[in-house]
Amino acid sequence: MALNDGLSIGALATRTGLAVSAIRYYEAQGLIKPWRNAGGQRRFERSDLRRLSFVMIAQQFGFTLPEIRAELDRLPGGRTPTKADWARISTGFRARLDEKIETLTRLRDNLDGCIGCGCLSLPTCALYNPTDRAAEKGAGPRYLMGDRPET
Amino acid sequence: MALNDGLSIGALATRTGLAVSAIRYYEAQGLIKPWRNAGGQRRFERSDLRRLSFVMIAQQFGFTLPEIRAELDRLPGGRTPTKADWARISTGFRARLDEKIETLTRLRDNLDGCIGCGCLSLPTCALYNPTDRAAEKGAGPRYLMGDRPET
DNA sequence: GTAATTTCTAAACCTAACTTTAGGTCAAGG
DNA sequence: CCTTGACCTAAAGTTAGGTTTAGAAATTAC
Repeated sequence: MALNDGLSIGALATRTGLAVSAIRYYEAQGLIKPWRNAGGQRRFERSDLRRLSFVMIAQQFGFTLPEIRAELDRLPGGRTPTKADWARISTGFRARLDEKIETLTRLRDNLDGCIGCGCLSLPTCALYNPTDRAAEKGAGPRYLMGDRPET
Repeated sequence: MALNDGLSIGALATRTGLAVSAIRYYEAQGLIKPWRNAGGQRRFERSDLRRLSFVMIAQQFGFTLPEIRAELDRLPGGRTPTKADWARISTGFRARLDEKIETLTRLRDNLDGCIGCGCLSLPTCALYNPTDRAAEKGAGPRYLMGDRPET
């Protein structure tokens, strides 16, 4: 095996802890773009290790794969990303995280005065305030709370 | 219509903003237990409005339906829950929320020093610390990060 | 009393993020 | 050379949390 043949999907899986099937799925979603060797097998660059790590961390933070892809697409195309590139990505990312935390905290602070009181079933309750609704929607349910189609 | 016939599923839907189908689904998941009238239609108590509100709020906080059900099961069985009952539920709930917020905050604080540095791809990175892994798993993926079957 | 709403059930469909399966190919070791 | 393990693709299955559909029965409204 030559020096710069790249990593096999199995090697990447072992190093990241991801399942091989998950890595293939991420490729299908456009999160990584391996090349193929003569036999048609995927070969990855070492910088893909970092891409996948970023994906895993971002998922812990509750971001969806399309959102993560959007962040990754901001990395330079032609060359291997530098630390500075990653730091740039990290910044916008951190801002979105701050929002999430703030929303959760605000909701929590409302909770004490709300669940014990009589307002819980009212549409006027602070917890139903439209500005609070962006929180933690996650995957699955489509028409939750303020998120219905309407028109 | 008599005075205490209970609420129809449509009335409950209008008052909570939930879809009728969602309310039926919640019944199937054991979150509410309506009785049936002579014609076989569901009838709800007014306290079910509060139960459903609790469900909606808990979902915003990122709890799953089984988790929410577990909380609701702690309400008294024979009688209509009082404010004190709800306040009790709220307490354990708040503790779990505090954990979530703390985890997210800790992760965020690690992010700055981590994404820009060389550790991102290492299993020793603070973001991969097992104590941090409980955060934000959400629905869907089963074997994410520390969550694989192993044995 | 009849038409228009609601409601009923059961089953199929939906998205996200993967895994599993089936059937075949590639690569490395002895 | 041949076997074993890693890899390939395409398609179907899985979970959570619902929605949609279809056909029938109950209520309500006029």
